[in-house]
Order: sequence, then C-alpha cells, then structure tokens
Amino acid sequence: MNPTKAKLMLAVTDLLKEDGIAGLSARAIAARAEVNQALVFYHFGTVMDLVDQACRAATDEAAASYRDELAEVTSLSELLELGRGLHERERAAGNITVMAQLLAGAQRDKTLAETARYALGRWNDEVEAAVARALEGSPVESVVDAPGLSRAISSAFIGLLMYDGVDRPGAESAFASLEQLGALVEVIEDLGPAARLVLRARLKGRG
Amino acid sequence: MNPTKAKLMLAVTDLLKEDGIAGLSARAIAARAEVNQALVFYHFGTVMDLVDQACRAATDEAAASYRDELAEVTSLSELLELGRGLHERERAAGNITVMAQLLAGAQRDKTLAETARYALGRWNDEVEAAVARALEGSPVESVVDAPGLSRAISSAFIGLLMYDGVDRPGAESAFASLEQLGALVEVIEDLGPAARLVLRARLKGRG
DNA sequence: GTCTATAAGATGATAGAC
DNA sequence: GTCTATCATCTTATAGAC
Repeated sequence: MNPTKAKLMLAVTDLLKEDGIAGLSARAIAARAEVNQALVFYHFGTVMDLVDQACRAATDEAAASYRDELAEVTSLSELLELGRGLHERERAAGNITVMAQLLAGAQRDKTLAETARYALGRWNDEVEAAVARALEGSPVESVVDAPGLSRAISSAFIGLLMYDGVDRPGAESAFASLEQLGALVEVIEDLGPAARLVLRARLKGRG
Repeated sequence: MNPTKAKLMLAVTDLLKEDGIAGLSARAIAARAEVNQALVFYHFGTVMDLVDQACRAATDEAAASYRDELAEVTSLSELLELGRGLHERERAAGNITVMAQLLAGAQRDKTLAETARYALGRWNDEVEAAVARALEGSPVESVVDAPGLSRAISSAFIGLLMYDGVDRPGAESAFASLEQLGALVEVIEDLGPAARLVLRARLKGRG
C-alpha cells in the first residue's frame, strides 16, 4: 500500500470521528494527512471513492480486531459483559461513530449508502455468530432469532453512541438500563426446567 | 409568524429528512422554500440559526402530537404497542430522522449540538413520563429506572431508524427482536406474587 | 420584506511542470 | 508520484435598489 494512500485513508476516518460527515472535503482530508490536495484525485479519482475505500478498510480492521473476543462468547451473560467493555472502548476508538456518520450521510449519497451497507454487513457477520452461540440452549432461543437480535444490538449501539455525543450522562443511564434488562434475561436463562416450561407456554399465547 | 419564515423553516426539516445534514445550505433551503436566497439571512442571520429554530419548532410540534398518545400509557404492554405504531409512522413522518441528522451534525457544530440537546430533552420529557407510569407497580420497577429506560428507548429508536435508511429488512428484523424481548418482559410483568419474589431475590444477587 | 448583484472564500476536479 | 496553478462552481453573507 502506497504510504500517501494510507495517510489519506486514515485521515478520512479520523475526520469522520472528530467532525462528522458534514464538513468532510478533499482539502480537509489532504490537510489532515499532510498531503497535497491534488493527490486525493490522483489516487482515488473522487472524494467519495476515497471515503468509500477508507471506511471499508477501517471496518474490516475493526471487525477483525473484535473477532477473537466475540469468538469466545458462548452465553448471553458473556455477550452482555463484552458489550459493556465494547461500549467503553468504542467511545475512544470511534469505529461505531464512523458507521453512524456513514449512515447519516447515506441519506444523501448513494455511494455512501452502499458503503454503509457493507460496513453494517461486515460488522454483523461477527456479531451474529456470537449471538447465535449465546442463544443456543437458552430459554429465550424460542423467542428471539440471532439475525434479528444481532441487528438490534448493532443499531442500539449506534443510537447510543450518537446520543453519547451530545449527552453523555443521558447515554450512560440509557446503557445502564439496557444492561439491567439484560440481567433480567440472564436470570431467566438460569431458570430451572419447570419454570422454563411455564415461560414458554405463556409466550406461546402471545404474538 | 411571517409566511416566508415559516416556509424556510419547513424547508429545513424537509431537506433534513430527505437529504440529511451533509448537503444542507442556504441556497438549497431557499430553493426548496421557493424563496429568495437572501431572505435566509434577512430573517435568520445565519444558516445555522435557521436550522436551530426550525428544528426546535419541529421538535416541539412533534412531541406535542405524541403527547396525548403517550399520556394514555399505563403499562409496559401499552408502551410496547405504542412503540410499534410509532415506528411505522416515524418512517413516514421523519421526526426521529431529523433528530438523527441533528446528532450527526452535532459532532462538528456546537450550535447544532445545543439544538440536538434541546430536541433530545424535549422528546424525553414526553417519553419519560409515560415510562414512569408504565413502570409503576411492575416487577421490573426495581430493576430499571424511568430516566434510563426512556433514554434507552429513544436512542434505540434513533439507531433503528438510521439502520432502516440503508437496510430496511435488517431494521425490521431488529425491531421484531426487540418487540419479542419486550414481550418477555410483559410475561414477567404478569407473573404471580410468588414468582415475583423469586425473581427479585435472584436479581438482588447481581450487579 | 423582497429583489438583484456582488463580494470573498470554499469546493471538486484537471492540466501541466517536475 | 508529487507539485503549483487554475477552472468552474458552489458557499455564506452583505449592499443597495425597489
């Protein structure tokens, strides 16, 4: 990989984390990378193509870095614990912030929408596998499916980190509540077989 | 209210819903409002002041329109049911999309961050009251608090609607999973007093 | 209050020297 | 591959006619 290309791609995600998609421009990116502005177009053709490649690469890297950790998850309790740590780290790392800004920009730009879909999918590949394992043998297995739950977790993280950007205490209390509801599910998970049957019967009677 | 001011303010939220914060400009807003570009500055001084006023007004109106509905909520089941309808309607109305774009833009602009904080707070005033009522007497009352849960619900909605923008089926399945987990909480809510005590005891043993 | 015209600067993108 | 210089076009914002 050409060092200038690498510098430009890194500058994109840095700026996305700090300033968001709104103020992103070829000149801002080049300045951040300490590189001549014309090189953006020499190496990537258009600004959007640079953003696309930078975000895909960053997503691949981020997903891979969480891969081993997610691979060890075998229960909802472990998933919940991992979520707590991930939330803290993501505040500093900003991978989810990049995704949130991608989603915000996707409304306008179709190229960006495609990039966002890729990032969402890539991220989900890792999360869904862990969720599926955590759900296995759990009494809530018959209630929720792994594809849906993993996407719910992802979107909740995205919403939470955006909320965090303007109201940190509020986001903190929101996350605490979600954790407590998660603990509730854990309690159910630890229920005896008799209680499980009662629960399953009651849930059957609903939507 | 001056009709030109009103047209400009409406144009802002329309554009925010359709194109997002990224492409927003005085000229685009004026064109959408079918009004001369210079009138943006005559009436509002700066573009950001126009965006600020437009979003605050739109938030007040949206929150008020949901107020009566939220006022009738007295249980988690009702809250869950309202959430399903709200999700459908918000996809068309776009009030939450406006908030998401506000949050995305807040990363860069401090004025926008203040606007986003206002919108989040205004929205929360309505939701938290309903959540507090729904939680009253519920067995989960000792587990989650209304301020935290209402903010969790808000941020989940924001994340879900952003997800929806690029992957509708994915967002749909995510929402379905959250609903099913909500149904689980409902089942717990309907538990007898003996089961409640067991649950409370088990939860005490945790964080 | 609304218009035209314009200033002063930022933007994406390209041509051509090195 | 990198630079300077430049393009047409876009941006916010203002001055002044009506």
